[in-house]
Amino acid sequence: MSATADRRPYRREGEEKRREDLIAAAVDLVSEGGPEAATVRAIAARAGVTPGLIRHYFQSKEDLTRAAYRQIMEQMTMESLRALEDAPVGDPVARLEAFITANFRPPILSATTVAMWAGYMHMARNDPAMREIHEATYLGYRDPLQGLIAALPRPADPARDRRDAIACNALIDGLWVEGGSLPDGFAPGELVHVALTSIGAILGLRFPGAS
Amino acid sequence: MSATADRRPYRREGEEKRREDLIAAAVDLVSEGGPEAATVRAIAARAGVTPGLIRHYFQSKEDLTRAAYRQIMEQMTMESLRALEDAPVGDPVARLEAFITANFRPPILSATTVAMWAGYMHMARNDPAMREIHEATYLGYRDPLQGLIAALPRPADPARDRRDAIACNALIDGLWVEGGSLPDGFAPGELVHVALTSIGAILGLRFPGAS
DNA sequence: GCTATTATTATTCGCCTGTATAATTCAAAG
DNA sequence: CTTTGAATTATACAGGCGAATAATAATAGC
Repeated sequence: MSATADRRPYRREGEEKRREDLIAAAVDLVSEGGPEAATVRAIAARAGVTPGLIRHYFQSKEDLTRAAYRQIMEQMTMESLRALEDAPVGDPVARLEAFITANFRPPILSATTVAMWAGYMHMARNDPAMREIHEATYLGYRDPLQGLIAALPRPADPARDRRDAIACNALIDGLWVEGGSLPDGFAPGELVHVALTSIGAILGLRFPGAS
Repeated sequence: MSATADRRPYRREGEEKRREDLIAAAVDLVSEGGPEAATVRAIAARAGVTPGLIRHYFQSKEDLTRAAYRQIMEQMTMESLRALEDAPVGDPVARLEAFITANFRPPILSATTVAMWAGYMHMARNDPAMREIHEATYLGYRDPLQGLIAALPRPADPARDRRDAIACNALIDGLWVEGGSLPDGFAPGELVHVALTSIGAILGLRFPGAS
């Protein structure tokens, strides 16, 4: 007899799937409107659930934020490394070139990825957990890069390899940020060309792709 | 007879001074806690006024945010250019070196400046006014850099100068970001050394400071 | 088919946000 | 010394935030 307030019907899902969906929704929203757009309510709506569920799978919103940040960063590094799969195993120069060029095309280079990266960065200043993710991701990218540099046909010198990796990493990062934040500021292919010739100069070699 | 609710006493100030104070307060707060810490109430408290006054000098909080962003960016560029005043006029290599090294010591390189820069960057994505500031600041930094490169003793080639300026700018930016976001990740002087040797390699010259 | 579990929804709370408007008090002009 | 204007404060508002709690319904085990 009571006016049964009809409840929204729902399906139960595995913990794994729900966590993934919520993280994906948070990443989506941050990429669209920055960190302040990723509210608990917006994330839940995007994931197709109600806000309360977030606190059932994450201890707090900050907890979800950290998970989203980790996923974004790890995915970008993975994408760069995936470019190595198509590169010839025996040609260190070609492998390095493949790694470099991957950073200047989607999905790695895009206005949304750069905006996400910037949006989360300042959180690494005060939140130790975010800081740890930031550091781990930076090294998770630079270390493989240093490995590619060490494989080049030149006298072994770990100290030099480290400095070169820092420089190449910074150059790639800088061009990546500028390409993402000023999409109309560069001619097509200009950033890749600058990257290959500059890194070639730093390492004392010439990339075939730097026509 | 009425319980006169005593009002906070105050002094009238010139429009100029008040605007400056409010902008400075906003900059301070962003540098400490990111953009979300710079609320209307917090900014007013920091500036020693009441929240309502902000809307008397700025059309909206966004308006104040833009002014703060513009000030931060222009100040950093100015700081780099100021390093040229102490450099010998007739020595292009020394002038370029002075410009480069200025970016790797305070006040330009610091965790707060990098955090501020990142915190504001994503706003340039959706807000046209912020985007304009971002673009103007980027070119306001790169153009002088290109001028320093063009003054080097080598055959004139504007297209090459542009590419070199893009590369050097990106390298400086990347090292600056990494130094600011990973304060413990590099030995003292390491970033400057990497910057000078790498830029030297790109431009085909040797800086005296790159020991 | 019944029952226990728990994933999920619904509702509520206290706080903070930016903004609008009205009330005041400072300071200069006459 | 008075008057006038505007710089500044005070108060109120509507909405959004993250978090906590209670109610419910889907599902698995028996």
